[in-house]
Amino acid sequence: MVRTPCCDKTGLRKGTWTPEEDRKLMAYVTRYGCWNWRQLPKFAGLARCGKSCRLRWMNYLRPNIKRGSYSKEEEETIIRLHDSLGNRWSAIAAQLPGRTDNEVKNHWHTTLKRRFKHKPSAAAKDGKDNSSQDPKLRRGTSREKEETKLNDVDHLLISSPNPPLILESSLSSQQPASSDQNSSITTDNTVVTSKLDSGSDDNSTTTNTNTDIHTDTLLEAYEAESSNFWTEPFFSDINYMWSDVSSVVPYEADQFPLLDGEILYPFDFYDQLQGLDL
DNA sequence: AAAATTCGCAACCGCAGAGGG
DNA sequence: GCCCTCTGCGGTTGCGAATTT
Repeated sequence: MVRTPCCDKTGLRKGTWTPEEDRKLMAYVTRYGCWNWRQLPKFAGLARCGKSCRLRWMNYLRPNIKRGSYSKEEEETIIRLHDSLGNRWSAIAAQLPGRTDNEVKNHWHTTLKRRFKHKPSAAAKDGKDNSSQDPKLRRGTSREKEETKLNDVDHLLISSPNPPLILESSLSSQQPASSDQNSSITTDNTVVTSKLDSGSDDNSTTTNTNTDIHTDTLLEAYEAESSNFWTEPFFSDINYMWSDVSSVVPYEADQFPLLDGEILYPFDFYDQLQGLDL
């Protein structure tokens, strides 16, 4: 089997992402979700491979990413889980709301590992430290992965220190079934939104599905307005996008990424989009 | 103050699994 | 069952910042 190269060697950018690229990626994913990472950069106007876009979104741009130093509790969790799971970073990160596997992995290698160098982990002792095993044995089973996902959701809904969450399907899931490029809807499509009911500490949690009425209404209205909805995403409809969607997706300030060292609110983001030469 | 070294993190790479045709 | 595509994961690398010499 010949594996399709993940990057076309001609003309695709590599290396550090620019604020401009971040803006484009965030605009597109927020609007359409990640219906197909490989195709996404083309539509989003990015000279990146899909894999790179996915990584950037997952590790940096996604809402609810927690950045900054680790708390004692988080470090203890990492150590404890690494002890039992070994280098299964995604599983470990799933237990740390807001932390990514990459971040956890980096923190382990740069800080925690040397702190605990002298004592081998239980996982290593009983063979669970699969980093040193046959790559085929490294991954968890489907069942384990499913459990991990469930745990992840549990944490979003229950254990998060700031859990006023509505899990609201992004618009991507509404993409036409007729397109065979749209088959791979992933859990990443979920846009985690938070009620800006700042006056209340009692943040009731609701999970909306793809049939979310508000989203449907939005889309119907939008599709009626733009006949090029699916083929010319993002270019023609910025006003619609934020005037309606920003009211539905009111990110908490600390859930939005930093841009040029400053928090980028949806409204600022919209302003910046207006200035883009797309 | 400049050079060398270390550190932390973002990003890349290659592989495996899942799923569709 | 095979082929192919896509996603997700873990290991690794490279670069810029911070620290030391």
